[in-house]
Amino acid sequence: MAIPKTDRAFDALGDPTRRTIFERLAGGPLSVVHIAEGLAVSRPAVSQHLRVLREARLIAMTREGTRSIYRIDEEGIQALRDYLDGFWNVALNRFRQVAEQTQTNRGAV
Amino acid sequence: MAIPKTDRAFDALGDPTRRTIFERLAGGPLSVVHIAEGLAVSRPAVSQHLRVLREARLIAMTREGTRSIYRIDEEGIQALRDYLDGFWNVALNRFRQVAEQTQTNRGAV
DNA sequence: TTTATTGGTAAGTTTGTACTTACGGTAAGT
DNA sequence: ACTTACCGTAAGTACAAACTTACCAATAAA
Repeated sequence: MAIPKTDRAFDALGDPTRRTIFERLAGGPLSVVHIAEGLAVSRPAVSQHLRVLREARLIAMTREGTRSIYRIDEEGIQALRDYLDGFWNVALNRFRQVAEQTQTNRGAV
Repeated sequence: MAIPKTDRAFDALGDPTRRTIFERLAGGPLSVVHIAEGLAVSRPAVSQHLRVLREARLIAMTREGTRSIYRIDEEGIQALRDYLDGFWNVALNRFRQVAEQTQTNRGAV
């Protein structure tokens, strides 16, 4: 039930190449050829990764002539961040609550 | 270069089944059979997932007799959280800085 | 208009990984 | 001692997804 709409973000960042791309865009907007430069994979592969990252709302794209400029998706990341903050808090709070009761109630349920 | 040691966490949470397991443990410590209960996959599969989550420092394990009790890894999660907070901040700050210069310097380098 | 850049899509291959069954080892009941 | 419950590992399979090459559309430059 938890982490409902952020699933795609985790899927997206689960791939090393996509993480690299994402980190690179964190340094500023780049065109596709610039992103692909220095990466071990072909440019079409990069395009496919960019699509996944975009669908996860981690990056955004605007066209400028023939170029596609990709950049960090400020809103999407903020949303993800907010959600995770809430999730961590809930998880850690429950953890501490349960930690106190652990003496009596073992092995759960 | 970024997200250096948290790579495993993203890989781990990139799998839906592992996300489900993780979310379940956020509700309190559970033994392996309890974790596997209600999941669509076999118990050995769960064991394998637990290993990945453990190596990513997202969960921790303690033995109690024959049972392995898994729980949220408080420290690991806190570390991940701290790192991500830093990363998001840097990324979004750079984003805003670059957004202002975008008028002059196009398409990047 | 022709010629280059740029980059997205299609089709097919390959590789990684999530899964299964089978097994073994350990601790707790009886 | 025997049986049962718990859980990790091994080996093999199957499927998802990351990659390739080939192709095409669109804009910019000549």
